[in-house]
This record gives sequence, structure tokens and C-alpha cells, in this order.
Amino acid sequence: MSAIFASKSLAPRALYEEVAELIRQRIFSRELEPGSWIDELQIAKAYGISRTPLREALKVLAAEGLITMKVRRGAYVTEVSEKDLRDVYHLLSLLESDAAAVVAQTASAADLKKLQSLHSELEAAGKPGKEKHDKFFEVNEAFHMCLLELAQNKWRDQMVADLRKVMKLNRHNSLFKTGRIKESLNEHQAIMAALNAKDPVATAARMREHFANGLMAASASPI
Amino acid sequence: MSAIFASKSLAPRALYEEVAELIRQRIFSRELEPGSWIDELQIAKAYGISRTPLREALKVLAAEGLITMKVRRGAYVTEVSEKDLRDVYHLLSLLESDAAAVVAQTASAADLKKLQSLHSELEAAGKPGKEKHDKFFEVNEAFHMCLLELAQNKWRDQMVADLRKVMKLNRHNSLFKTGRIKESLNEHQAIMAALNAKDPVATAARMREHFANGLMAASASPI
DNA sequence: ATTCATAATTATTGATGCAAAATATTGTAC
DNA sequence: GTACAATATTTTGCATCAATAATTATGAAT
Repeated sequence: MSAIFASKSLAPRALYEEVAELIRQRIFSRELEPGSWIDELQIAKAYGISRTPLREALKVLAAEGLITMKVRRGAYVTEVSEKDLRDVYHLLSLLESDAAAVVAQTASAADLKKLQSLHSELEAAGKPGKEKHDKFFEVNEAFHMCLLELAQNKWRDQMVADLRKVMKLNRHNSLFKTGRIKESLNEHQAIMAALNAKDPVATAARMREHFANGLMAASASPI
Repeated sequence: MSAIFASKSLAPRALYEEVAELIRQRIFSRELEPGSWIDELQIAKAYGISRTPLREALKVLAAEGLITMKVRRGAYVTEVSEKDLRDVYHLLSLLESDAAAVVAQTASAADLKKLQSLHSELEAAGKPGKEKHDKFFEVNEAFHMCLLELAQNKWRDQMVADLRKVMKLNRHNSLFKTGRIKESLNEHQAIMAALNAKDPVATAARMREHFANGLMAASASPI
């Protein structure tokens, strides 16, 4: 009676984790729209599971901020206002620029090489000819994530991951915004230069500028 | 058969929320020690509830970082290393100093008056004669929380609240550390002065110093 | 005597069922 | 025709029950 789930992978996850990931994807793909009510019975039946692991998954997603629980009213996909997006973006800028400053101080030559290699990959993916924007976004995310990991603060990693999930709730999202590829590459280049110079203050400043430009691009975009 | 819970208060919370709060308190009071396994059966029986809401509560606490779920092994109270504490403390400093800078830019006269009044209360509670340290800690937390609220970024508020909970996992915790009352008051005084001068850069710097001193006091404390 | 394998016990995880609460619908009265 | 009240339906929320997985203990074999 139970549904088939993708990966009986090497690291066995609990069912509620699998379900949480499935719902996450449905939220990001806007199949479940912000503000909409989440029908427990329907989803449980659709996935061929009971409501118990589903409800546990909803608790996890609520902690991430993706859904909002109302007492005796069930779960709703979180609606993010323009102010929410600005606030979250501000925090991402703060956390990631701080991480960048840490990396500028502590990164080994090998670490910098790894970042440089990701940056090169990003430039390749951003070449005008190619229209593989997916690839660009993917490598861009990898670059930011790599920087975070090098800063070695798992609590910050977790917070940034959660905040980025919230950003994905929005349709018009500068993190995924196209049309800024050239500028974004230049900014990454400036960040790399500051990192190589092992200048934490400059690195943080370049990262903040990177985010500030991204936000302006988002604001300029039609709602 | 069901246990009696304190407040059928005005805002009715779900049972799993009540249970989460109870377990939180047991963790903070170190009745449940870091690293120890959480016996679902025993707790459910002790509280006179079933395991379903208890397990939902555990998921919430796991999201906060207070407990760690191991697959097919149940829930364990999170053990925080010295590095974890430093990392969390660093983030608190980053987030709260940023919030302080925001408040310096945006606070109204009434807002500043409210902060000043809390600061005065703090000075009263910190008078050498009195030995009401509980009161001092309480007002101190209120001051920091008030500053955060004035910065009006609920996502940051949530993150700071979670990080502070993690800090409470530690026995020797500078946030609750006594013996720094005089210094702490002076630092708060400096923060107030910078706020009144509406100088965001200075305010953030004073807040960072406040945290840095707190960390040094914590490091100097015997493990 | 020690090690490996198998079985049994224990604890987590998932399913089902029931009760309480909230909302929606229908009926009656003004 | 409209508004208020009562009833019915929908849905959350909690409890009990069943199954799966892991660990420990015991027994047999080398």
C-alpha cells in the first residue's frame, strides 16, 4: 500500500524527512502556492502514507519558515511580503559577507584554488553564447555554499540554508534572476581578488555590494 | 487520564507546543543532560500523553537545535562543543550588532525612551547592594530583546531566539555570567550613548565590544 | 575460551481510529 | 428577504495499535 520513494540511498532518511523534501519541492515549484491551505488527507493519500509522518514533516517545514501552522486550522504555505524578502535578503547579505571575511582570513591555498575553480566554471557557464542559465544558477549556488563551508560555522550554514529556502518562496527572486550574469561575474571576480589578497574587510565589502546589487535588480523587476 | 497543563491561556497552544516548552525547560535546567537519550515512553507516561504529540514536539526542538535526531535511534539532547559555543556567540554578536545599527538609524524618541528606561532598570537591578542577579539577567534579556524588536526584522528575531536557546545548553554561559555586572552596565551605557547620537557605526561597534567582552569572560571561566 | 551467528527483546517508526472543534450550510423567524 | 441560530460536515489533533529495525544476549563451533 505504501508509495515508492526515490532513493533507498546510502544514508537512509526517515520517512518524514523524505516527505518534507517532497513538499519543499512542491512549494518551490509553486505547485503549492503561498497562502494556500495544505490538505493533509489529500497529500497523505497522494503519497500513499499516513498522516503521522506527514504531520511531522509539516512541523519541520514550519520550523524552516516555509509553512505556517495555525491552531486548529492546519498548515498554510507561508506568504512572504516585500518587506519579508528585504529582511531575509539583508540577513543573507550580513551572514554571507561575514563568512567571506572569515574565509579571507583563514583560507588555505587549496581552499582558494577550489573557489577559483568554481569561479572559472561560473564564467564558463555565463558565456553569452550559452543559454544554460540553470547551470549558471547551480554553479553560483555552489560557489556561495563553498564559501560558507570554508568559513566552518555549521550554525550559520543552517541559517543561510533556511533563509535561502524562504527566498525561493518568491517568484521574482534576484538569486535566480537572469540578466545580471555579466555584473554578477564581475562582482564574483572582485570577491575572489579580495580573498586572494587575504583582505577580510574588502572581501566583506565586495560581498555586501554583490548582494546590494542583487537586491536592486530584484526591486527593479516588475511585481 | 490526561495530565493537567498549566495554562489554558488566552492563546490556546497545541499540545505538542506545550510539551515542547516543558522539554525545553527540562533541557535548560539540565535535568536532561546534553548527550543523553530521550526516553519517549517514559516522558509520555510521565506527562500522561501519547507519543504522537511528543514526537511532534521533538521535531520542533530538533529544528531549534536543542535535540538531535538519529535515524532509528531516537532523540538525544544536543552536545555543544566549545567551538559550537564560539560559533553561535559570533553569530549572536553579528546579528545583534547589526540590529543595533538599524535601531540607531530608525528609532523614534519614544523608542529610545523605552530603551533608556530598561537601561535604568538594569542599573537599579545591578546595584552592588542587591543580590538579585535573576532580576539583572531578566532585564538584560529584556533590553536585548527590545532592541531586536525595534529593528523590526522578525526573521532575525527568530534566529537570535534559537541561537540564545542553544547558548543555554551550556553550563558556563557568559550571557548569564555574573561578576561582569559593572562592566556590562558600562557597555550598555556606551551603546545607549551611541544610539542617542544616532550613530549606526558606533552603535554596532559598541555592541560588538559588549559581546567580545562577554566571550572573553566566558573563555576565562573554568571549564 | 573466544568469536560469530542467530534469536529474542527493546525501541523507533508508520498506520488507523476516534473525539473535539471550527466552519459552512440550512432552516426558521422576524 | 435578511439575519440569526442550530445542525451537520469537514478537519485537526490525540491515542492506540502494528510492524520494522537494531542491539544485545545466548549458544554453538572452531
